[in-house]
Amino acid sequence: MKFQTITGTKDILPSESPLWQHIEHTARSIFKRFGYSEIRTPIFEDTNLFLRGIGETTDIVGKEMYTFKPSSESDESLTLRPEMTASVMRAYLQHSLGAQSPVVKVYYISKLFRKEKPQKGRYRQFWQFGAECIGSANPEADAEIIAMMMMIYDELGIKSTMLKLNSLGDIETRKRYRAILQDYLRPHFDKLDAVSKERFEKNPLRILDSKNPDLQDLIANAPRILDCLDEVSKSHFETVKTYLDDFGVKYVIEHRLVRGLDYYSRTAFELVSSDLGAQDALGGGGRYDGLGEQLGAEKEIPAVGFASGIERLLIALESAGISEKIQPPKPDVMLVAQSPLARGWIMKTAHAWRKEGLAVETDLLARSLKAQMREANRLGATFAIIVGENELQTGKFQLKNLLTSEQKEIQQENLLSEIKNRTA
RNA sequence: GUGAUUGUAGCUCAGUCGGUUAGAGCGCCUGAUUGUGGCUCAGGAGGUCGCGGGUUCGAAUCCCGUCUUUCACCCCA
Repeated sequence: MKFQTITGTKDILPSESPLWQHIEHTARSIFKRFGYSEIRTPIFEDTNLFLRGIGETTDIVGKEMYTFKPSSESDESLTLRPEMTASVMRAYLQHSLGAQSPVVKVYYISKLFRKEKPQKGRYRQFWQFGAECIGSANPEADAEIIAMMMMIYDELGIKSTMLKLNSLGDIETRKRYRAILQDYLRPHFDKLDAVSKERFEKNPLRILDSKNPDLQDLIANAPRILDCLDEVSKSHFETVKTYLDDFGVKYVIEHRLVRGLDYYSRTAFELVSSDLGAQDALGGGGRYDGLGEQLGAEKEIPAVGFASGIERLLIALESAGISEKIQPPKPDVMLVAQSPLARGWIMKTAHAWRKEGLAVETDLLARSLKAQMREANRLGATFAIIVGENELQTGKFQLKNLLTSEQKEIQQENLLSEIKNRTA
């Protein structure tokens, strides 16, 4: 075979798309209930948007972006989006969405690009759905975003998950905590692995994220950021937790949860699943009050959001045994032609009935009657009608219900309404 | 990027110590008397054994390279 998909990318085949549509439909339904509207942004942006937005210390920006020049002599640098939050904030600022309503609530279902080595639940082109609530600094917004995310998983039937929750405080808290953490780690510096040593100066909070078993004791005994929170962040966090309790959303406090992206502040959360292997995050998010200013806004723009990986959700649905329950759509009726004259009739009739909203199948290969019946069965059609000279002359048709094998005679003018009634 | 791992029919997989026409199940197609699907039975189509090179009288099988798959590190959804 000559051509194939590029490493780390996948086709979503006709047999899989019903499940994707089910996920998208469920997510959209819940976004709608929470008053979120869809936003669609371009698939590539100015590279600087991500440099400024995501933060240059992250690996996403450092080595995982698909960056290109639109032409060889151009100075412009473009990048296939590796995440959505920066794009959404860019759109918010560009179109002054905040001037039209004080709180802007948007969601997206879109594909993203990261040049990582593919692995379970990790692809180079992948899909996320997510939402951003821009304009409110209040804990109600945090709680609602989290609850909305959880409702989607809940309604899809995903059970074996754990919601991790933490607060990173405001910028001052993070600065203070950074110093405290460095003081704590400094005497143990020699014990750190190479990656952690590098992070020690660049981004010491990320050391808490390390999976290195030798570091686990050290990390477990590290000072906790929750103990360093400023008063406002502390009460903000308490209120978020209270709302989650009220909503019946279960969570665990995870002191080590710091999240990779630089723009997070205060609330941080992550939903993990044991079905996923090493890439165990189904979704995550948090508050990012500083992002707007980083992208050039004149004042702080409070915002909170989440993102969920759809390929990972698929893995979870698979192991929960839910994916197999999602069936492709089935035809209402298969029109079976017995002669060339009948073929003409079923083509015209199929077209007319499709206009009326029915899903009508016909055989495009002019195959035998037996083959056409087999096809009707294979497709899972509810009804089949065999059309031959008799029917065309008498106007009386045998309507066969393939689910029950019952067959009954119907006058031509009553066929459509009969099928509509019985398939509605 | 580092380290492992995989590749045989549309799918899931057998294939002995290197040996002659590479198999199975599922799926697909056709048929089992004249106008009826599902079950059953019979038959059929479908493979450059990932690709390129090497060793050998002979390679799906051994060696090298390459691409790909999967997994872990890393990173993250």
